[in-house]
Amino acid sequence: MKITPIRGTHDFFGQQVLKYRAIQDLISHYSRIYNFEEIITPIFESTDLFKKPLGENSDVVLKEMYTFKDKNEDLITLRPEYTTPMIRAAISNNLLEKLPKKLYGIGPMFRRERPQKGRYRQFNQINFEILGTHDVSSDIELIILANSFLQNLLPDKKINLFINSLGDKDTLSKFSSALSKYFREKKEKLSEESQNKIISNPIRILDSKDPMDVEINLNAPKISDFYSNEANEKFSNIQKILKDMSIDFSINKNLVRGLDYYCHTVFEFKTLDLGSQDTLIGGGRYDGLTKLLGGPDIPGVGWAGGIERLIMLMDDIKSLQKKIHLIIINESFREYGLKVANQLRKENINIHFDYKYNLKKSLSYANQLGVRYAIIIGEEEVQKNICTLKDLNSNVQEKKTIENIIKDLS
RNA sequence: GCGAACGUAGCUCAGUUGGUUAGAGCGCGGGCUUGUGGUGCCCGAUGUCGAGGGUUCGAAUCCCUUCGUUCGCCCCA
Repeated sequence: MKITPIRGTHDFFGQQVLKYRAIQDLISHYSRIYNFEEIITPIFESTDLFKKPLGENSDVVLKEMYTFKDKNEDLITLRPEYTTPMIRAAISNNLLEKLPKKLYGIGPMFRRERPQKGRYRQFNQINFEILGTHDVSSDIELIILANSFLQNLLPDKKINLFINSLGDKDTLSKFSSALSKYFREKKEKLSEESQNKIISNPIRILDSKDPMDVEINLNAPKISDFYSNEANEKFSNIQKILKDMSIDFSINKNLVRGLDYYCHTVFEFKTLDLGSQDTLIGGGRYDGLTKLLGGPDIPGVGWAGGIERLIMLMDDIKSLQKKIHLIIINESFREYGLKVANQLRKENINIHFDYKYNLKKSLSYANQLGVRYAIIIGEEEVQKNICTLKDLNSNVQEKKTIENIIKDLS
């Protein structure tokens, strides 16, 4: 029998769970103050849902999807990203009547890649999406939301924001053919990977790390030369407002992102602390996507954040809750001890009832757990209907009635 | 999917040119102390040397395969 988890998957326990919950809490806080509504969708969907939107030639579709045949021969895929399923759900449930629609979701995604630090086959993502507006305020609000969330969660970490604009669909197709033409002339000098992309996906050559490619990219056509007036205005608006709001960013004109549906604004928040899997949050605008999925022709913008990567950057969480270790000196006082525990729990006090009935071992155990207080119950306590309350930090202990203990601790 | 490194006790790691019964520290269990923990002292157990196969009189050590982790590429969160 296989007793290890599947490659690229992990169990969460201890600190990881505390951190995961802390992220969830913070996300739910931001969703409230930015007025986003949560949506929970199935983790598998029809394979067709992903193929077109992500791009038939994108790596995600080509080699990273977990796809299998259902018993009735339908092709099913474990969701590799959340934007597409969220929009599908919005369309399926007629949620796009009143616009804009602001949705967020948290949950597992699946991609069959080679596992690495910060890259797993099942990983958890946070997604925020705004459907139904072209207004740059929505792009900016999402960037500010991501920025505040990261600063709140990771105040001591250096995180860089990169932005770019891909222009509108027209920009993109003109730019794409200009790039193809340029790269065809330099074909021999390009890396093998990049040569394969000249026709299928020339834009992706721009973010190659190969030194020769980087050099060739220096003189490649610039996307900004292909912006429409509208796209240009949008992009400079965003930059101006981010500057006015003192949000640091840099423009990275090679930032193109891997999923086909992006246009106009794209952005990434990156860290220097995770090696090569350094994107914490990535997103952008996807104006044609909802229509492509069979919904109304409305624009959209959103981002996704990787929870595992955030967890790796977080400091350990210390519990602030007052805990009491309840120790019964021997089993004959069990009944009294359980009654005391019950009374204290009614006051919402966290009681760890110790089953060892051995004072020394129990105190040692309490100490290891880092518990502050212990209640000790033996013959004298039972006879006088009291408890001994011991502060394990100060080593001070006192005999008290249960009522006084409740007063002391609340 | 490609390239590379690594895998020894719960954890961090030693382990010589292949040699007999595989080690240390931390942690764990017991005792010094039968109603008092953290420090100290004494004692004890750590184990499929990732797994499988091969070479050899003999393998943790050499070879092959495989699984896993890490790093880079790729990709992305």
